[in-house]
This record gives sequence, C-alpha cells and structure tokens, in this order.
Amino acid sequence: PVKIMQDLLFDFISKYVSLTEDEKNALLSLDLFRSVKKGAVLLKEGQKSQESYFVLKGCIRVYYIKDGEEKTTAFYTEMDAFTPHCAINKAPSEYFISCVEDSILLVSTTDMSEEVNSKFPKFEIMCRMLSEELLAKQQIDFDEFKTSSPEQRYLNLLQKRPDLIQRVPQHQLASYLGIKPQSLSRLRARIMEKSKE
Amino acid sequence: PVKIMQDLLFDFISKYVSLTEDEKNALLSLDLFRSVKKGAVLLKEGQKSQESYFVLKGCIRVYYIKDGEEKTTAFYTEMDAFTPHCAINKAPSEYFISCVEDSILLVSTTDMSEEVNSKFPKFEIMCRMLSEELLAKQQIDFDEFKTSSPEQRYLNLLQKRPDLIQRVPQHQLASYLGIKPQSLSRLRARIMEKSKE
DNA sequence: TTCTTTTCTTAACTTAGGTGAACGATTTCT
DNA sequence: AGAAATCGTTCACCTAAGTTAAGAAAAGAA
Repeated sequence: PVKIMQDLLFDFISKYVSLTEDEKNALLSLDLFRSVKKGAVLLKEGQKSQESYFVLKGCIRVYYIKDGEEKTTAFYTEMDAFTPHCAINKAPSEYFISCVEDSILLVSTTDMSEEVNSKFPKFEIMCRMLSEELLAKQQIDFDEFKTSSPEQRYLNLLQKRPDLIQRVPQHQLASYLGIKPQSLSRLRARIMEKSKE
Repeated sequence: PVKIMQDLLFDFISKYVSLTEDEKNALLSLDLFRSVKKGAVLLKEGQKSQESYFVLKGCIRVYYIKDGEEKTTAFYTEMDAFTPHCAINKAPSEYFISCVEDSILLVSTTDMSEEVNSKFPKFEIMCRMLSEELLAKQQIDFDEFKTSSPEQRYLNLLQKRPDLIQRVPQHQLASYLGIKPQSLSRLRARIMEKSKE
C-alpha cells in the first residue's frame, strides 16, 4: 500500500521533471506521507501553518465560517495539490481545512520545500510549473463560475467531477456552488422534471 | 518616462529577489516594454499565444464571448502580472484580452522566460514565488466571490479596487460582478437609497 | 438497538437578479 | 457639426434563489 502511494507520487512528478534514484530517495527520506481520518481538521481559522498538501487518496475540503455558517469553497481530491494562503503570506488562516473521507496525504512544510528546492533546482522548476498551471486552471474555473448560473454550475460539475456529487454531502456541495442547500434540492428536482419530458 | 517604467519594474522585482546590475541590464536588453492604445486587442479567442503580461501603467481586460455577449472576468492594472492559459497549455485561447486604456505593458514570451530562467536561477525562484502568491490570492478572491451576493461583491470592490469603478465601463463591471448591467444600476440605486436614511 | 443529531427535501412566501423595452446621455465616426 | 452607435438608467414583468419552518431519512453515539 505504501509502495502504491509512492508510485502515484512519482508518476505525478514525472509529468514535470524526471528524477534520479538519489532524488527519489531524498524525497522519501523526508517521511511526507500522512494518514488522516474522516472529519479530522487539518487547519483552523486563526491558526498559522507552514504545511502544503498533496492528496494521494481521499478528499479534503476548505471552508469558512461566516455568520455562524459553513461556506465550503474548495474540494481537493486524488492528485490535487494545495498550499493554504497562510503558509505563503505567514498570516493567520481565514479558513478551515478538514477531511471529507479517510485520506492519505503528502504533507510538506515551507522549510522542507525550501531546503529541497535549494538542493535540487529541478524541484524549484517543478514547483514553478505546477503553480503556474494551477493558477491558469483556477482562472478558468473562476471564469466559468462567474459566467454561469447556479444550475449551469451544477450541470458543469456533473460533467467535470461527477465523483464529488457522490462522495460529498449535499449542503457542502451547495455552498461550493454558491447557493443554499434548499436551492440545490429544488434545482435538482427542476432538472429531473425537465429530463422527464 | 522610460526610466520611470524601468524603476517600477525593478522596484517590483526587488520584493522577491535582488538583482545585480548585470542582471538588470540583461533584462533591459530584452526590449520588453510595449505601448498599447485603448481598445487594442492583445489576444483573440482561438488564437495561440506565448505572451505573458505585466501592467506598468493602464488596464487590460479579459473577456469571453458567450451567446454573442461579452463576459468580462478580469481586470489587470498597475503592477499586476498575467499569463494567459493558452501560453501555458499551448491550446487555443478561450478568451479575448483587450486594452481598457492606453497602457504600458511588459510583454515576455515563453521562450524568453525559459531562457532567462535557465540563465539566472534567481528568476526561476521569483517566478515560483510570484505564481504561488498569485495562486493563493486568487483563491481568496474566488472564495469571496462564492460566498457573497452581488451587492456584497460590489461593496467589496468599492473597498478593494475603488479605481476600477471609475476607470471601467459599467457594463463591463457588471459582468465582472457576475450580473447584468441593469442589475448593477438597480443595485447601486438601492445602496444610495439605504445610505440616505 | 434506541436515542440523538445531522442531513435532505418540500412547501409557502419574500427578495433580488434576469429580461425586454424605452429614453436620454455619451462617445465615436465621418 | 451631425449622424450613428454605444452606454447608463429606469420600468414592468418574470424567474430563480433566499428564508423560515416542518417533517422524513440517514448517520452517529450511547
């Protein structure tokens, strides 16, 4: 099982740079793998953290608590990378991160990344490529969100991440789509009606 | 005037890395500065482009044409950096980029960046820092958008980028806020009413 | 299991954004 | 300057999301 996770990681990395055995071993020696139970909170509002995450298995979720309500803004699943804002600007976090399912994550700290990056310029290059890619991808997601209605967003999600709709509670999905749970229920009923005709 | 723009650039860079005179000269020798007239289109849907932009003065705008309608999704102003999606994944662009005002931009191509990055590892580091920072910042913006109503978004914009409301046409602002121009008018009138009380 | 809590759905009502149209005010073009 | 196009606002009407509340279903805890 550990071996499988390592392979997932190296397969992912190989899309950006090719590693020597030495480099692979250096990575593994850092002991980055972490198992997390469903419901566990990885980061709380107000906390400072240095950690970045890479999801090997499972699903983590980002949410705010605004007016006493949870507002879910992101889900990260298999092969998604995520560095919280607070790890970059060293300010207290504005949001929470928790585990939607039992998960296996790769967790690295800012210090570790810096050390590895200065030792192996390859990693620096990979990190740049990865964050440029994520930035551009996120721009597209943001654009789609802005230019769509909640119903279109739901249908779009159904296309692009059908798994999410199965594995995530509806009320979390609703706020992810920018609406209330009741509206999501209604919207789904509306779509069912239409497709019946 | 050219000198001022160069200083703006070097001041910006100095927030990430410190450059030697040699490195500064290497940058300047690339002839990156470009003046662009209001209304000029920098990128069209369907086009491939290798260019990245950095706004020294003025304002550029990203918009889609969906169902024959312009949908504005981003404005970049002084000291904002922007690499279009199509320059990263080498696919045809899904959107347009045009100039809102007469502007002075710094334009670099993927080839140039790669050359400079491999010659000066410092630039690689700066690019990584910059895109990590932009990624995190954009996540926060996206989160705010998702968790707010159009009215809240407008008030929020009024706080964070008051200049935009002055320098950009209302109908472009409206779609940037995810609504129609008529709704923006109404919403502003509503806010005026409230503040009168 | 039973009890409790959380989650999901439905309904009736309110609110705010979408739509289509009209009109004046700007801007742009010639 | 004058004509044409674009832009901003307002109105009336439509539609969909927010709100409040209630009840059923599912998940968790004792």
